[in-house]
Amino acid sequence: MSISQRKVRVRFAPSPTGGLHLGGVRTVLYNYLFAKKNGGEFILRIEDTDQTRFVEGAEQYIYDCLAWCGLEPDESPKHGGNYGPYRQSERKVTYKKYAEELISKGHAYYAFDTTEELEKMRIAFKTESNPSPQYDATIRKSMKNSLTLSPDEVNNLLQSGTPYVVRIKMPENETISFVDMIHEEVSFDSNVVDDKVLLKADGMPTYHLAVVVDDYLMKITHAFRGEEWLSSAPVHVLLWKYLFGLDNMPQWAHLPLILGPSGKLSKRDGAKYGFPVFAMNWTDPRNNEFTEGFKEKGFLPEAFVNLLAMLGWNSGTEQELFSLEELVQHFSIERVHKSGAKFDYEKAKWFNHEWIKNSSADQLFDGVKNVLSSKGISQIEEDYLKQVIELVKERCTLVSDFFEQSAYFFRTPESIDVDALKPKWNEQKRLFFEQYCLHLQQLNDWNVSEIESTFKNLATEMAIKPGELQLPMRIMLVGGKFGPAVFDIAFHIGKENTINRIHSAIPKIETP
RNA sequence: GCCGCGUUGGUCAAGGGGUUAAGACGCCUCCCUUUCACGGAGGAAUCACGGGUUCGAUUCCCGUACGUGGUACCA
Repeated sequence: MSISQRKVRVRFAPSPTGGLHLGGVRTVLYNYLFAKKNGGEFILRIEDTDQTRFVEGAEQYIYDCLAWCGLEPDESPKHGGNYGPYRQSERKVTYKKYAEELISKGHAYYAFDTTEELEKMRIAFKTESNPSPQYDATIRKSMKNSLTLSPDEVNNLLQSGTPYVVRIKMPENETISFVDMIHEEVSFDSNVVDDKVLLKADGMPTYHLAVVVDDYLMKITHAFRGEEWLSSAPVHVLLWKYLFGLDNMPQWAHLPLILGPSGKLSKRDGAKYGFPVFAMNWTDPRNNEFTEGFKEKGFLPEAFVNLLAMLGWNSGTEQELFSLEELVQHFSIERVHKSGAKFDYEKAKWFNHEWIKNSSADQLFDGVKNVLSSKGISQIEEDYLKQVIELVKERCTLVSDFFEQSAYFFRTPESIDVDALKPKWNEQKRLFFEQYCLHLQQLNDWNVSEIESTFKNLATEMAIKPGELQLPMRIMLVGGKFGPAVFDIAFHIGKENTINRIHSAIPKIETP
């Protein structure tokens, strides 16, 4: 069956070496969207072939991030599936078999050069016009490999357990081209790509061999990856040609890079400009270096996914707010851009703000509750919190903003902005508030309109403009110049709190 | 250095041989609101440069510049 008729299968193939950054999550997203849009399957494969870079906990972290984003794979080491194992370290023998097949077909060879010898070569051949000499068609002739050594010598070395790698034998004077779903036709001159190592001395494959073999074995139909891979695509295309046939090669899509404010997106940039680059908090177990995540910063997963989707893709309409379901519906790889996009934290926050505003108190409840309890506000009544969320959500850009925007609903402000009050404060106003408290005390029915009309009537009676009294009252109740309508606040915090806060504020205003 | 990829306001971007070159974020002004937000109305700001092709190029072609990726027994 030709590849275009097969069921769509895509894969995200990270190496578990650290935090999952923006670009990684977006690659997952586009994979996921493409798979769901086409009724296909989304596979997570762990590319852990570099044992020196193994990081404890990194694999679990990837599952956690995907789960948070709502991008669950159909198959993975954790989720299982019919094409396992899904961890490349567990597929070692398979790769070796294909490496040998390549050698027997004359497309690869054994190389016995030591690291030191390679280094020597690079120094020896280094010139001003060629600062980084490659192990290529000319240089391989002067190296220690099965192309230069006699079959006997090679056998002896192999028999005696001499460490070796397998390298691809790049053809000379060929143009290697393929059609990328995003970049259209891309071509390379085979003379400028080197004899990449396919199988390392420890018996593990390099990425180049592993992707091709696994994509074939796992029946991948479309391969999405970051554009940083475009340069090595000719190696992969050749491997497909030599091993499984170009007809079976998945369609490639090299996704544009996500850049930081000063070019390449880095953790450093994140720290410098105050925004996260990882999906979730990540602490590197090797050095305890901590990097903040979008989740903990206060982003809603829906917003995170939404903003990532729009970085390099758009629907062609003016719609910017999309749920995951809507993205699945509207996504098309044809509308993915060719060029990289700079990540703009301001816009990211706007997406989050929009999602918070559009979410119900029920949806926001758990997140807000966590934020508050982490700040010492627990023992919250569910209905009360929900009412508060409704009242303040349009003022919150991040979920973490709910703390400062709503803390005063749960406890008396620790300090109040007396400086904003002092200049216009006078005897008459103090009298007003004392009277007002007395009136409030008498109120039988504690509701917004009673609280408000009592306030206004008394103000009129005392010939003070109500407006001049509202700000002081707000500051007494809230602590600062923010928050929803004052009388709503008074209503929610209750009669006793309202009166107490007013009473305790007056002396503070009057202390010089 | 070499190779690949790219280039519409500060950012994300629509568009594409003839347009007043959408929209969003951010910024500014005003309205609403005697708080902060939300909301509403406006405003400033763009086709990297140079050559072609064409009656006409932001759009097509070629260069240049710039950016970005690769140039590892890392992915």
